[in-house]
Amino acid sequence: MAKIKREAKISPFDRSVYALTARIPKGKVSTYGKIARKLGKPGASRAVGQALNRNPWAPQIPCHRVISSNGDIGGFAGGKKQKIKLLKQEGVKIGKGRINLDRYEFLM
DNA sequence: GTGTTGACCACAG
DNA sequence: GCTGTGGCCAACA
Repeated sequence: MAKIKREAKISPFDRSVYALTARIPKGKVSTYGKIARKLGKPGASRAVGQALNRNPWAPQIPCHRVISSNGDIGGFAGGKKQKIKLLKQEGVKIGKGRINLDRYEFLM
């Protein structure tokens, strides 16, 4: 049972996204746009989302800690429901399918 | 190399 | 507050 070897197939951009995503501490969240900005590409929010969607390290990368800029859940490869559940587990309260960015946004 | 797709973002009505 | 439109970026067929 080989560990994940897909790493070799991952593009540099995707890897950067995973790297930043992995830095998000528990109980905090970040947004696609913010991550894109950290990468030096303020307009790559979409690409960031795609990278997470195709992330080869699904359970390993806290992709559920990444949400939309407006506080919406965004999406999740398994259902937003699951994502919300996970966030709640980490102590993030969700109100009406929305997350309070003022409270949980993680400033890198 | 071109066109399509996507877990987005900002703005206008 | 919601919907529609345009724009940006990267991966994939």
